[in-house]
Amino acid sequence: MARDEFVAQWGSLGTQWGINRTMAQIHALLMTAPEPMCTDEVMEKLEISRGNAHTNLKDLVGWNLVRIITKKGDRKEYFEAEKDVWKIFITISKERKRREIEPAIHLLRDCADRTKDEAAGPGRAFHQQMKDLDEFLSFGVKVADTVITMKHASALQWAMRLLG
Amino acid sequence: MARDEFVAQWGSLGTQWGINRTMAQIHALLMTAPEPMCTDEVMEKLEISRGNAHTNLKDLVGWNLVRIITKKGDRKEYFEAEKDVWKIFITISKERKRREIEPAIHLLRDCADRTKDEAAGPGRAFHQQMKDLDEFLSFGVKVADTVITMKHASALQWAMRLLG
DNA sequence: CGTTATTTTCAGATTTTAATGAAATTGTGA
DNA sequence: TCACAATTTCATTAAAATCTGAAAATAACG
Repeated sequence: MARDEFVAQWGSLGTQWGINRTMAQIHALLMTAPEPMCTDEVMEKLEISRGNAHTNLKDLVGWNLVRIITKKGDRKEYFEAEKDVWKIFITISKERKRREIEPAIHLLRDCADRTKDEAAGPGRAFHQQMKDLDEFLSFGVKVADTVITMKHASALQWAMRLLG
Repeated sequence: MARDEFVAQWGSLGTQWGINRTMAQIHALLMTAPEPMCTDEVMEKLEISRGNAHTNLKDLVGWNLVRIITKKGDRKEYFEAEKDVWKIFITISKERKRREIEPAIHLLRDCADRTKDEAAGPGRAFHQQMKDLDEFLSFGVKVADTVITMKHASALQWAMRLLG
């Protein structure tokens, strides 16, 4: 079945992305699930332990890629992935900005600050390199923040203008 | 010293990016080195083995983030990192496209193809999801390809228009 | 309350990834 | 061709990440 293939392969691709295999597989599974799934269904489908399923489901919720659904008269939690591609993109961009880019900017600023008095000598070039990297990433964040708040159609229109 | 701090911390950040710590550290070291460095200098500075230094230096060369310099009358290889931020960005974008995005697109197309006859039933939504993801990533690649071939100034101008 | 379904945690086991160091290979100059 | 410097490989070891399974905690229901 194509869906099983997708789930398995998306998991492998995930590892190359620096995401753990199970988390990527669960994401793929939920993204292609017609209905929200509960922990036991995920466990069974992927043949993984409860602890593993639980941890990764909650991590996905932490990434805002998956939300918890409750059905009345049923005390289990069900999990549903965001399926809208633009929303997925926005979510991942926000999270990566927060987890990966902002800490880097802080480091760069700190290192630039610490060397700002070294007008001459080897520290000069280092200071400038830190500033250049900071400036670039900060500008990138600004662009990302703008795109993140755009509607899909507006972003598309903007990008289309670039493509000519 | 600020540079040592930068090298160490860039290494830690690297792991969150899915890059191995040593590779990120070597990259940070070379990016802030006033002169190209040889394997022994890298080994000594980071206190790592020859094999480790060698492997990661060559991986960085494979990423096109570092190039090999030879000095006449000296048979050692020296390593120099690209320092221009825009060029680093272009290089990383190209490599990530090739290593991470394109394989994903192939998977999505394959899965879409295999289910294109399922006009009704549960396969319908799956097929559409694969197509949506493919379309989005493919469009992203087009945009990236355009940006990648731009001069820094042009890209800046384009982005500035977005920011208003 | 007590019972039961469900979620959460976490110590230990397993798997994966990365690093070491020494041996093998390559290449240069005398 | 030989000696030597440097690079490369790779079996082994070490470290980090991930997974399991069962126990503990939580919370819904009568």
